[in-house]
Amino acid sequence: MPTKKKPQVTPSPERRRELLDTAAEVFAAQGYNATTVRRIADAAGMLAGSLYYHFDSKESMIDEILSTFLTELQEGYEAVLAAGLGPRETIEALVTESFREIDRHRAAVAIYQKESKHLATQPRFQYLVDSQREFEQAWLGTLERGVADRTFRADLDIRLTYRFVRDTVWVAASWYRPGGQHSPDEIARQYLSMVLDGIALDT
Amino acid sequence: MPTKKKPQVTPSPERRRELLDTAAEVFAAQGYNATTVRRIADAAGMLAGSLYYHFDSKESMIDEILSTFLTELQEGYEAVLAAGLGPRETIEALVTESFREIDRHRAAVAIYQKESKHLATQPRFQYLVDSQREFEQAWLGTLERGVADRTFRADLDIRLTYRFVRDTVWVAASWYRPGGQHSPDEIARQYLSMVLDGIALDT
Amino acid sequence: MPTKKKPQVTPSPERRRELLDTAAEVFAAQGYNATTVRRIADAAGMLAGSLYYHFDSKESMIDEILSTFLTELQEGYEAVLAAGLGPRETIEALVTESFREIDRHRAAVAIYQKESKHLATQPRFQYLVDSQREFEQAWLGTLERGVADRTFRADLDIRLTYRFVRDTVWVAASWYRPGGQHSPDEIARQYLSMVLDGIALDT
Amino acid sequence: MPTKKKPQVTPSPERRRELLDTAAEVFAAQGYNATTVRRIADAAGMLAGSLYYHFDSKESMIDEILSTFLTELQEGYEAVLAAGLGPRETIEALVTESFREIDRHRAAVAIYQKESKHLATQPRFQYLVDSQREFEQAWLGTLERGVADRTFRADLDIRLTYRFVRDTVWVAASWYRPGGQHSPDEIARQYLSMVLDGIALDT
DNA sequence: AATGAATGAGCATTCATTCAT
DNA sequence: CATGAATGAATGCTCATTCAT
Repeated sequence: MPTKKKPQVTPSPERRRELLDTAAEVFAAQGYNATTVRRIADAAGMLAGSLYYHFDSKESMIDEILSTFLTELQEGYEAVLAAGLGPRETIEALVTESFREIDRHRAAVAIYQKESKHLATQPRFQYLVDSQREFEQAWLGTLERGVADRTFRADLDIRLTYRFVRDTVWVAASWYRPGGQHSPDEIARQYLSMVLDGIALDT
Repeated sequence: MPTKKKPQVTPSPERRRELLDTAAEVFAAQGYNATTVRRIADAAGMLAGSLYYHFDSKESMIDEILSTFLTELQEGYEAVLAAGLGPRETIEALVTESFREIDRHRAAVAIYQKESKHLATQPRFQYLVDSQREFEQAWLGTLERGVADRTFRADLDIRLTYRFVRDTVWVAASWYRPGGQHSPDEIARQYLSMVLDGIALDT
Repeated sequence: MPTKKKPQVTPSPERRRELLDTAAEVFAAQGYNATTVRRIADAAGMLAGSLYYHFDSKESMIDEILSTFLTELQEGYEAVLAAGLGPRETIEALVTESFREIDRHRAAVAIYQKESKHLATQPRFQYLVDSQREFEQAWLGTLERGVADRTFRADLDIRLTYRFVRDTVWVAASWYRPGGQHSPDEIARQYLSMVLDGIALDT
Repeated sequence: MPTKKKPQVTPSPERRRELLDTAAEVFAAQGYNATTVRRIADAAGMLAGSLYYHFDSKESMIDEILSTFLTELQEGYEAVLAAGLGPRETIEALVTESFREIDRHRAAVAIYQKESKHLATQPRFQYLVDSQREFEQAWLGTLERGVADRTFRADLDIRLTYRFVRDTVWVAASWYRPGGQHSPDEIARQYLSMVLDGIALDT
């Protein structure tokens, strides 16, 4: 839980970030609809109306939270794809990057998981649909490449595999706590080991 | 499971079921908080107030939806565990049972995924916490047995593995559509193949 | 899937009328912007939220008040113009009709006077602009006919005359009280006498 | 005219005037209640809070706008009445003076027309009631003198006549634009011609 | 069983106003 | 003089819920 401080003078861009972090935390814990603006304001140590000095609306808060996160994620994925790795290494890098993103933006990821489907119907959040499509291409393309070069098994439904990998990664945001006993990289390593080689012992 | 004071005992249990199915569909599509009682009533072809002849409250609707589903799921899991199968076969049976449950109660599962964490804080929904614990024991116990008898790998964090497997299964409720191209058993088979043997091609 | 029938909310038109009359009175007395929805509800003997069972919004209230009034006025004017009277008799009939309208819809006319300019900028109230134009044509056309056939003086700016006649009639809604010492027809008679023949004694 | 407690005594009375003119323009265009302090500040090129260095409150702005205008109008009317003219010439002078006032203080007059009735209920704006009464006396007295000396017709209700003349003049502020095709004096001439001699052609 | 109408608490948002800098 | 940031009260509106019919 974020620091509660009394009415105080803080420089603007950081204050905005601070408030968004607070809001994200509450959105993630309570759900967007169930979160009242008063609750966010309470957590930020101000009155509900005061939030409107910084933001247009509750909606614009979640908008900024999600778009900031997605922009960063997109950059991360692009960097991975641009590295020219083989299919297995690309999957490894995408998974690792995703867990790092969860580590950095746990709240935003949780919000994304819970609310994006429902938000994506609104024109304002069209970018959710767009980035969804981009990510799908990144994962699916890599899997296909891997099937083609016999890195991955050919007998599995590739869309099913994609959903399996995607969801399991992101759903981790719902239980992950930064600073826990496993680092993001360690979680990624174990997850990859499981997904790539299975949990059954080779006999 | 709670009972209060109202007519609650509707002469026709089929009507009640019908209304709950309608409500579950809307809750799953829109989210519990974002769903208005009026919307459920619309979908059921009646006025908002009329729902209160059948149910105490909106909360009692989701309560009944979730508890009915969980009771059935519990029975299914217990039957599997009582069968005295080996660890690998138990995991296979649990996963298959879960996908069948998703097939039958898609809406309830989706609601459970999205809302249970947030509902579990209320005393009325204590049973969510309880069953969560039971399920965890079922999975964890089976995995531990499997590690002990060298069915499963010993080098993975077992709690992490449990979470991955659990999430992989349930998150499917968010995209699964009954009557689609894959039957629940077929999806289970592919999931198990991935989880047990991995997606990488053995070399 | 349950049967979907329209529950058809049949709002009692009399209650609706009653509430609109109440609202119109308050709007006229206080001004639209200065009137709170709570105040209308008070005057109607109910709570603010209850008004929304009958109306979509505060805006839809003033909308219905104004459009109802304008529809009736339009019909009145059309009947006058369809009667095929000479210019002087047409002006007399238009003025008389106007004062009768003020008698019947005092509040609506007062609201129209005070708020229409400002409301007309919104697309929803485009009809205010449209009817304004129609009325202008009715008055201006009649005046022009009268100038042409030497019923009216030719040395006056006809637009100025139009505004003079129009405004003076409608502004009467701000002081007119139904059931006062002058009937609408009597006021019309005196007003016409003044406008047509002037207040100066012929010498 | 009221004075309160604040800095209120701005070093530069010109800046104060400027700001009041800006405010008057916005009040006239948007209506007092619908005008936000922020909008005035925008138009003046400053932030909302900054206006409070110059003025106690939004109310004190409209107060100063109206009282300044009314003081000037009162002086104008008094000068006319002190000139010892006959009834017809007095009416002519009053009308002409009024249109000149509209030319100089269009915004203030428009505000006065739209808001004075509603403001007059507050003790702070008692002077609106007072001046209303004074103006009424000026017009009514002149009309009565004119009826007595057979300048004006005796068969018209004199209060009705007063209201018509008064409204005819002031309502012009709602459409008048300084620098338009008619000078204030020309408009006054035409208005007087209509009011005194009527628009009907003598036969 | 269902309707029509209302309640009342709560919500997001607006806005005049304050004040330290 | 003006700004940036906040306050606090009020506003239009929503919605779960009640209840007489």
